[in-house]
Amino acid sequence: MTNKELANLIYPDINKDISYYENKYPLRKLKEGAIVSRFAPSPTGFVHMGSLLTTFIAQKIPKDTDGIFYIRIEDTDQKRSLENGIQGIIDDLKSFDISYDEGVISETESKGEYGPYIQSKRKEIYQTFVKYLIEKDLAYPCFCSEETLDNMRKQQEKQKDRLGYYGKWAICRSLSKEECAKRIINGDNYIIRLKSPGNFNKKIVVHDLVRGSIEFPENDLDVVLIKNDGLPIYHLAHIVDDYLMRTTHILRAEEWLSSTPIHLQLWQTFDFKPPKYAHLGLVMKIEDSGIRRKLSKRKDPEAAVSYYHEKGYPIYAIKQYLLTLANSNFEGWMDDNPDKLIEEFKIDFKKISKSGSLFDLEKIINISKNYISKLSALEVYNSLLTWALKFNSNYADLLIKYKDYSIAILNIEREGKKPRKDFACYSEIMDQIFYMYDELFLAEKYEWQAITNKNEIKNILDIYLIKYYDENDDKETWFKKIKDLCDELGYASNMKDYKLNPDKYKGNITDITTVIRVALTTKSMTPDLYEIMQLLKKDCIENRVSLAIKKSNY
RNA sequence: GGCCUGUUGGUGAAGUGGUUAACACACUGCCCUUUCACGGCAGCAUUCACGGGUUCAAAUCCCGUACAGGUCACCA
Repeated sequence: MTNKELANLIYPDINKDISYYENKYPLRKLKEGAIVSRFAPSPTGFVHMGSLLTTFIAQKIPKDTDGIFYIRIEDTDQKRSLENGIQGIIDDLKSFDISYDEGVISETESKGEYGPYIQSKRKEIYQTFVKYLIEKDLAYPCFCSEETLDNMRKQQEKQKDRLGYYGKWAICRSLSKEECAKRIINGDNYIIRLKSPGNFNKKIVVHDLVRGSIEFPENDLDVVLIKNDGLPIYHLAHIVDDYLMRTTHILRAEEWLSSTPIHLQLWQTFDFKPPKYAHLGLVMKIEDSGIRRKLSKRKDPEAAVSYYHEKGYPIYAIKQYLLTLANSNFEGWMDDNPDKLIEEFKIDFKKISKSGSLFDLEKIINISKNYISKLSALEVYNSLLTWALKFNSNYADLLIKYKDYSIAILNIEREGKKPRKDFACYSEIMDQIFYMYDELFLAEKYEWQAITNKNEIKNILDIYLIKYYDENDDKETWFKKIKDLCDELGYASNMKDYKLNPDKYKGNITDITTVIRVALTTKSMTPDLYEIMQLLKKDCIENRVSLAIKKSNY
């Protein structure tokens, strides 16, 4: 029996050949140096921050070079696939503003000429490639059961031998074609394995764009190519898809580094020119116990891309953070080019960190605060409203009802040289300015500070309102009057005087402004009091003062 | 266990034979100040995981050790 006959027995329905597909998916007509890369997730329903980092780089580099970036769904494992898992991924990418030229655009649709972009729909293509391998005696059917494999592994462990299906352990490798045919006709379960030409004692060099040249032993594992269900294993799918989709650069996580010798061997076996590889360090998380581990989808809420969307972190800020992780010189570039958009920054493979970086929420918060602080009040309003419309309709209603008022609130100490930096994400803004809305204001939990005596508080507020407060005052006059109030009540209106002779006074101006501040907002820490009072207006101020006097806890 | 990768302050890191070991975040103190935030200033690694070696000179080169991570599936 010939190899060809065996191949035909295994895949009787496959009658196209590799060149058919090569013609169908011709080399891309792109300009010199253009990079084609991709994001190839399993349809698990959501994107992990680590994948987002890789994806972000993978989509940025084609952009920088007028290349192509596409999305391919790797769903050859049913266990990993989730219903509507594709949509979740598309939504996550969309929420982070990651665009692509080709690939899936919904559960059922895709765009681009190099598809299908879902692996389960490419079964025939993989089988065509494997059929070729069988014909060339570079692949063979393996009938080993899971149990046989288990026992083999145990044996190997016992003998301290290398684990895996290779050399003398590769039992089915030496089965005769006739024997194989007999068992196939008999209906035995089987898979297809690579007949690895490698020698473990020989070396192969992997040229990695971020790690440089790494020496590995040649692969001699007869890895599985096609599973019992007829679908390929990652290794085969990767070569077939990235060859046919004409990918030039494979960006993936470090966990793939070890299997790159297998991939290189496969490229060679097919006699295809391999793409360039870049393996990125894993994104890590440090536990309270001090143990470092991979940021985990299951354990860490912040691992999911959707977390940032729900919290309302600005996309642009997250992108900035990803860039700081991606390229160490990014922050320096930002400082040198404060007016440039981050889109103009070019990623440099050589500057990509080799070691896995620790995921730092604090840093994201900082970047985010800086970013939001530079926005105009209207921009903040719009983003906040967009967020609220999706995640908090109560807030959205208020923002719409009091649009101009809300913008004015957001404009407090903004749009100047030294803007406040107190908002890290949109979900926390309303919680910080709730007291500006009567609908949200609660006359409870007053944060009185130095002065807690009810009579004194009442006294201060009464006199202030009756004698000094005038809503038409400008800031200077307003402040002057507070000082007058201090003088009248025996509080130091000047901090320097107070520090020199604290005993001469009942307290100082801080105590007075704090009483007014807390009465109006319940909070001891707020932005500029004058601006708050300007917005709150007279009726509200009088109302809140009487509330504070009546209902508060002392 | 085999193979591979990594290890610079709390964190992200710059640095590839001669630097006061950048910078950013966090933290601490001070100043400014009607609170907070902002801003300004200062402090924070006697030392680059450890042990050897090469060299006039090493975080930077070599060897070994330790630690961490990855991988060795009919998962990706």
